Amino acid sequence: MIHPTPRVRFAPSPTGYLHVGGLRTALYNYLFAKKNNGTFILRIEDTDRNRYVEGAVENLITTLKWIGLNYDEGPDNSGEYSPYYQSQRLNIYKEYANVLLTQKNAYRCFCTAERLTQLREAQQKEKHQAKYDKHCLNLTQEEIDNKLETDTPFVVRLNVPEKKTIKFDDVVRQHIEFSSDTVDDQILIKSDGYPTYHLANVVDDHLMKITHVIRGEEWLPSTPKHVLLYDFFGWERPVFAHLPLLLNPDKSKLSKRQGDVAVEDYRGKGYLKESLINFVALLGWNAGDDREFYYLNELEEHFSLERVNKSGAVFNVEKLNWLNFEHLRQKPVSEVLLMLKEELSKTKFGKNVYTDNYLIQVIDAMRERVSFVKEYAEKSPYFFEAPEEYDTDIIKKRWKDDSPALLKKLADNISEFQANASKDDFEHALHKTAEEAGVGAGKLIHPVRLAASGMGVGPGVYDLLVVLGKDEVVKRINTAIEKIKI
RNA sequence: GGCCCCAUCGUCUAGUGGUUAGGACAUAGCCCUUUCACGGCUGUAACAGGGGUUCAAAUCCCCUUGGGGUCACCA
Repeated sequence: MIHPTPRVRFAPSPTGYLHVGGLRTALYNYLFAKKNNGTFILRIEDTDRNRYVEGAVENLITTLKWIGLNYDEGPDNSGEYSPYYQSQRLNIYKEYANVLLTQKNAYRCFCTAERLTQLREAQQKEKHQAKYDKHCLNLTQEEIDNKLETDTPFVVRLNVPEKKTIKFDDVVRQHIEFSSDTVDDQILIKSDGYPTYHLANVVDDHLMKITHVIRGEEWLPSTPKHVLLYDFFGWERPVFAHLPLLLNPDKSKLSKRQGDVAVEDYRGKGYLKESLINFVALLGWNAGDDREFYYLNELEEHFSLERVNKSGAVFNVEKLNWLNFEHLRQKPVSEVLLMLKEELSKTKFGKNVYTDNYLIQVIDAMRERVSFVKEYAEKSPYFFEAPEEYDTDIIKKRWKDDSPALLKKLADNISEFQANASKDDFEHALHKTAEEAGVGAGKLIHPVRLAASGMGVGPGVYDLLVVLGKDEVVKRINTAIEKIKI
């Protein structure tokens, strides 16, 4: 047994931001750890110097923390197995590469880029898989020594045995077999001395006592290489679980070209962390029932690797939007209030001052009508500023010749109110006005909505009026009577 | 192209030999509401195809087809 309790890791390459596919992988690792009293580890796979991005790690950590996936061990909290940056573990990899070299399970390759390219092109012409021809495996010790003495650049390659069947088990896909003849002599140490992913991840997973490797399906074809390494070192293999891919609408692997893929993009658009987590959790996993609404702590309770699906899942923004709506409406007003204030400060209404009490009324009125906090300002700007103009279609439809006169009477009646008039007061006033004029309530309801909001849609008209308040309503009615011409 | 993985409504999925194939999002209609939403009800909509195994296959096996991933001194 590698470790008595599960130890899992999320091991991203710091390329700049957290990809939603990465989020799903991180989440499943996290959930598996939580469910099984295990340890969740963040390890930074930064062995490619060419892809170094300034601030990428910080950004990754910020996003992970924002969304609530806290790790037990990682770069910024000294764990037992530190360092958690692969770039800081270079001599460890070198040491283990030497073990393989001594065993003859790896060998130095001095081939030039040109030779490799030629080889590859020739193989492609034959319609075969590009594969190294083990040319340098046949170098004599003398030849090798000469090359080393003259500082000829070299890489270290995995010596994949011929005609062997490489077998391994996967929690998601059960049993998988590869013929070793289809496995390339993978480079383990690059000529710059840095390891490739394949060596580094195996060595680190072993050293960090990782019990379960939970990662994306794109790693499946290279897993035989990893399995070979475990076997060569004589190490116990972790349990593998290859997760189905997250897909674009056209079913290809989720990519930047077809929409947003960075978690921070979604955050920026106003998606709640709760809905992001909930949504992504359900892309490839379900508890076996009809439940679709979960909080993170509930997922921790219900998650199991065994119920992860095999096939890829399209990232369907429509459903994400629905979940955002559901999560937003579950939030206590106090929390929505905070978010609304934050949001308003970013709009043209930011300079205005609204009391908490007022904003709470706005929230109550709009609750069932918004999926995003920013929609409070977008869908009901009239709560934050009097309308500048009036929807022309609604004017055409609802503003009649008698509207100004009727509204004037309504405004007169409303003027009689106490300052703290209730919703019922507005309703009574409207019906009374209609009755006295001998018209239906609709002759007043629609024009007064238009006058007060400039729009034809919104909360119930009495909710709208009571939130705005007596004085403001009267003022807006008078303005509308002046401004609206048919 | 080689290798590997996958296959239930448009999408996410339930289903583990016997179901009128269920739910959710989306979509259409109706109800509620003199608005819009919410809510409620209803509808359209799926087992890729072909062979087996079996009294019985969405469920098990094989083939075909389709889709995807991967074949770097990237991860």
